[in-house]
Amino acid sequence: MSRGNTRQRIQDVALKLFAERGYEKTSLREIAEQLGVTKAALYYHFKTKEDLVTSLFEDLVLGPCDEVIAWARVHRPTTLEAKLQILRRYSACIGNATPLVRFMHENQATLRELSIGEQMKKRIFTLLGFLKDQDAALTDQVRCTSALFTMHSTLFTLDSSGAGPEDKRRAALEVAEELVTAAHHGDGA
Amino acid sequence: MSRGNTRQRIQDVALKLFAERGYEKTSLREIAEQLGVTKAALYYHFKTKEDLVTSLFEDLVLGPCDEVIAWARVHRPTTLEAKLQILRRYSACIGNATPLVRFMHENQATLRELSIGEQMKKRIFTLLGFLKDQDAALTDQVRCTSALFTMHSTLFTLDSSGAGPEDKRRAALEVAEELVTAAHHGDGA
DNA sequence: GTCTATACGGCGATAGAC
DNA sequence: GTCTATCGCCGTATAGAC
Repeated sequence: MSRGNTRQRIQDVALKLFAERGYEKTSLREIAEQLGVTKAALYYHFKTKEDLVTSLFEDLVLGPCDEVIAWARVHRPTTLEAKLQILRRYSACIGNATPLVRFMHENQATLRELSIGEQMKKRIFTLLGFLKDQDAALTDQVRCTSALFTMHSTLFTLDSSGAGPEDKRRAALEVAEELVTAAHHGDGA
Repeated sequence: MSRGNTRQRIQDVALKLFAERGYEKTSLREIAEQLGVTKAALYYHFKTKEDLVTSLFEDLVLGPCDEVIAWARVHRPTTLEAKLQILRRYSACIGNATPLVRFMHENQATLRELSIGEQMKKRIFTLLGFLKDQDAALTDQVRCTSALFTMHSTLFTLDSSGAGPEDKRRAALEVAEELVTAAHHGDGA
């Protein structure tokens, strides 16, 4: 049973429950129960509940996200094409972690008070800084912000459309590219 | 002091704390403390914590939201101009309740399990149904969904821009109109 | 190294005194 | 209309079994 993969099994159950029911409504007792252990056992593998949720971000999105930022820093995206490259890379990065992105989007108030939430926010703001000009017209800033949020939320909405995850990811990317393109050309000035 | 307006004073403090710290992290003891009473006193004015948050939505956005839906049902928005009218009316409606919209957006996981959350979700879905065609291309459905979310989130983001609340509301409405216009013309087909 | 038993203060909620 | 007292569940912490 517990062949050194207990930590991984805790993470799997936690991510599932966190995404379904939210961070606060998911108790450690619930997580432990689904694994057939007591909640005290979780404290051997993770110092706190926050430490558990932090590990999910570290293992699933933090690294890939930093790679996109590193790429952006090197390429200094002043051209539209470079900006669109950032969108494509970020879209691919979050597309592999749909449940966690959903959790992040739907638990912003909770994550705001957690260290990992601040870290994720900082990274998203950094990416946003590469997409939009600080002095751009307000509508253009709205367009770029909306582009990122659209890529996030489309991953777990539009279930009624019957479209698959990859189709939705591509459609969201397409709309995001449009928004950033419009902002780059400065329609809102 | 408590001249029959105690209920209102509880709502004011609750909305402020819910928007700042989130629903779950805000305890009834905190709310009571700021009012100089014990938490048990709150239970005279509101049956439960859920009843308290529900009253905020009922008093601030539920009525105006239903008026927009009623208008939409009467006018059957098949033309682009009618769809844009819905956006403008909805924008005005939520513009008067920025803290509550922020709370709604940042506590989706929590609200999903509350009756009032389901009711709000149903209303937003209804509005979305007037904006987008069920059989439209996936990108067009993404555009319309993004339009509504953009109007929501712009109310409480872009603080670094230094723009005022009304400027941000108008900028978000402008971008939303663009998105719905593009979807109406069926660029994504 | 892995986990159970037990305890603590804070939470939402209720009952009943004033 | 507001209080005290109490309840069961929460996250957290630790002692100790194996």
